[in-house]
Amino acid sequence: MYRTATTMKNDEILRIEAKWRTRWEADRAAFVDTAEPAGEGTYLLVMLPYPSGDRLHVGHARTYFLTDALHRFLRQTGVTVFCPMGWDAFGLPAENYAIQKGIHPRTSTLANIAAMKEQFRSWGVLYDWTKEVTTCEPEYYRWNQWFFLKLFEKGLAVRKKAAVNWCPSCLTVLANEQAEGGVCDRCKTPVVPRELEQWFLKITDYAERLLDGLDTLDKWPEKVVTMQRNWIGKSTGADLDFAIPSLSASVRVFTTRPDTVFGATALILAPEHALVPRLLEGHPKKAGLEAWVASVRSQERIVREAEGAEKDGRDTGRTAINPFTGREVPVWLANFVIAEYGTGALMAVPAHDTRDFEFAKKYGIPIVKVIEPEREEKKEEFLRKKEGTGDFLRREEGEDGAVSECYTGEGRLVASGPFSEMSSSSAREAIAAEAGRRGIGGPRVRYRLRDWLISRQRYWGTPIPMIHCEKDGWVPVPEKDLPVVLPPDAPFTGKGGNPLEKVASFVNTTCPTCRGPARRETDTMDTFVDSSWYFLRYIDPRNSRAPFDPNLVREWAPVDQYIGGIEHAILHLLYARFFTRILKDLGLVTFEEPFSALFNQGMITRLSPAGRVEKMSKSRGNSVSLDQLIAEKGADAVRAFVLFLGPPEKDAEWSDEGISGPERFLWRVRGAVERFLQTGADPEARPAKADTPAARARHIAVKKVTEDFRAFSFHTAVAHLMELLNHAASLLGDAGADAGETATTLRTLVKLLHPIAPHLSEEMNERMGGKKSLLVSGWPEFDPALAEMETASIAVQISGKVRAELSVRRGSSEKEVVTAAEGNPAVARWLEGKQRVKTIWVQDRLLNIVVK
RNA sequence: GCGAAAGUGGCGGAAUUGGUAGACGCGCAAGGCUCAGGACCUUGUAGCCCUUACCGGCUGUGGGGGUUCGAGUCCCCCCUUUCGCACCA
Repeated sequence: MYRTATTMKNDEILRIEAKWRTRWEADRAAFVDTAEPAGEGTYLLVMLPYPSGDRLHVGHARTYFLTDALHRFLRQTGVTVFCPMGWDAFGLPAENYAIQKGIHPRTSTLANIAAMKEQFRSWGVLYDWTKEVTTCEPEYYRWNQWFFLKLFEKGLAVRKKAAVNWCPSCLTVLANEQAEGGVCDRCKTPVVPRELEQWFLKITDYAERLLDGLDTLDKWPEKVVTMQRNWIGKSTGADLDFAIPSLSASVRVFTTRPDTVFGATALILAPEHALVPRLLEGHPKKAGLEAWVASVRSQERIVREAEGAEKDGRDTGRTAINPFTGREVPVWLANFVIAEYGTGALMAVPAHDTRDFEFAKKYGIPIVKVIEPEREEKKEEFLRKKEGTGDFLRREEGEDGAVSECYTGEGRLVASGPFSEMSSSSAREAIAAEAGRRGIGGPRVRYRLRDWLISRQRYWGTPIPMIHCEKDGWVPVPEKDLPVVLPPDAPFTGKGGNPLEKVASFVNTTCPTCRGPARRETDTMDTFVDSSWYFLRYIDPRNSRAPFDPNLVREWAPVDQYIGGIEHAILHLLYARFFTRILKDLGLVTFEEPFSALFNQGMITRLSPAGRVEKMSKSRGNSVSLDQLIAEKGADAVRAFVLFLGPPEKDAEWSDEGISGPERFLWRVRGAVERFLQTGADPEARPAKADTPAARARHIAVKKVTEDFRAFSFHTAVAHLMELLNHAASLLGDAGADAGETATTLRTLVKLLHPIAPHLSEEMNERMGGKKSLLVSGWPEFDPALAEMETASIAVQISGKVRAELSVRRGSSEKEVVTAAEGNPAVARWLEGKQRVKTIWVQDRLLNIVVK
């Protein structure tokens, strides 16, 4: 059958790519592996991928193409680069797959890894596979267990009872970070609260250090830093105790506004508060109240925290004493009070807090004004503006015609006993200090961040190395007994909880302390533990005596450039920062911040069947098969197109037709080289003259492409490569052109192209007489003087309007250009009969003659 | 509601110490080569107007105002979109 030009072209491209893939594998030393740590170099890292059974599609490719382009560029410029790859191999999908299909998680995971590795191979991405890490292997996870023991020793791994997020679909608990917005991070099922005893890592002890470190991350996206800062959520204020005489007890509240305490007209507790059962004791409607408490407590978080959720409360009938006014205030329970924040109780100041105001209006709680804006005009201003200052004023007219106001700004205290007339800020300090003196609280800093819940009621994860003994309680597994190996067989029924519980040989053990019978912990660790330190294991992956050799780690870490998606802004990146601090405290590393620079690439989007432009994903039905595209057009074209799509930090919409541009470009590069070779000229020839327009175009291209790569501006790098090809093509079409210039332009083009299209560039390099891989052939240098046009194109404006362009020698003086401009008919026309007011001259760029 | 980023041809996007807006590519159009072409090559392509043609003119970077010889870029107000946070006391 007769072959079309298209299939011939594709066959040739695919032949070239296959050839180079083979070459790379045959000679890893020259093309792939990086040097051993040598004290200098760049540690380039991609976020650890999870080997799911699904093939990676176009939507996933950007991170890897981007990293590889950067990797190759740096290697070409002579930098030693460490760029490893491994697998986040534990995870829920593998276990669910086992339940559905009866295939063991380990079997499917290892098969997925092999498949994914093969995909990477077909993309031409370079990784140092000699440093591969697989987190589900005992050689790796034993160190998770080792770290856990160290944390336990230091009191940073604790077992405590708490209301936790339970995902009814995954049948496991989730860390707060994984239940953001009240839905499960993985399956989006609304989580429900559950009171359970679980293992936590005390990340809250590190809140201040995690916050401080954010200030040093100047090479992180501002957005991620802000998100982490909000997540840690530091607030400065005071703790205050409200006594409840009828119970001979007191309730501690936290407030950021102790200056408003004289306006606190109610004490409101979360339904989860420990004192609630005692408060309800003896209440005439106890049963009804208890039912209400139970219903609020079992509500899905997504419902309870929903926007505009109705404030719902109940009066306990008890009273507390405002410690500053000495007056009785009612004790309420309300759904909006969060048990885990602060003390799970708050003082309501309706006159100066919009939320309390709303609650007070609904339930008739008194509103007592204790802060007066500094000036009346200011108050009116707030009323008008209502925003922009952070202060706020709300004015409402009640049914009885009485006007009530809520002012949340700063001001001067009134009706506040000895504190009256003080400013908000000094009163805050004075009242907090007074509380401290009286032993009823005092100044206090609190964080929104909560401890990291790491227990998971699942099989496929790192066993938590703890043993429970009736006599000795929770006893850590002795270090010498590590790893606690996950038993190979477990019943994956999908019913009745964690399969590990049913493995008697695993569960039944002896207590390390008393040698009596004991039970092993069957919960496994959150997989984010695995990814919290993997970047250090890459450096020393086969160490069997320690998680890593601190000396080797000192050579490479911290990671110089980390690349990954924004979805890990607060999960993985916060945990990894926390772990690094622990490792520092253990004396294993010398730094606190694991990732010096972070880059978040944007998602690839595409129109989905639902008619919206959405993130490309298999489940949305808008994914494009990378395997198929590569089999058809070759990896280089796909790489070039994905990088050409747009600024890598922004989302980019996939277009099915768009790939033809980069595809044509690469084919034209090959065409230009072949055409040149057919002329019989020496491909290694040098230009006869240095200072020619062609040489200048070449130097400009080198300059721009180099700067683009350094700035992660891959899309403009491709554009500038296209321009350089157009120059080469016109040299080829010009019979009078210097063959040395043409050859040099082509060789330069091929070198610059390598980070984008490694296969084709290596082939073209070889065709042009290159003896070594482009990875070690050096990066073209440019002469800054030559990288400027010889002639300057001057825009001549008359009163700010461009009337002519003059091509003059670079460095021409104002006088020369003015004379030239006057001689230009297009300019002269506008000058005729006008009076010159002034002249603006920008060297080599512009001349503006202002007339009237 | 709060915070951040963004808004440029039919499309993706270039260009911001203020200095020739639309690089590069897609799409489209015309021509060439072809039995043919979803291949390849060449040329054109912001809009409007004038002109036989050449030359030329006006408008134009979400809207309105301002600073400046000159604004996509700086300042003020407004609109829209996306993202993040959101009863955190």
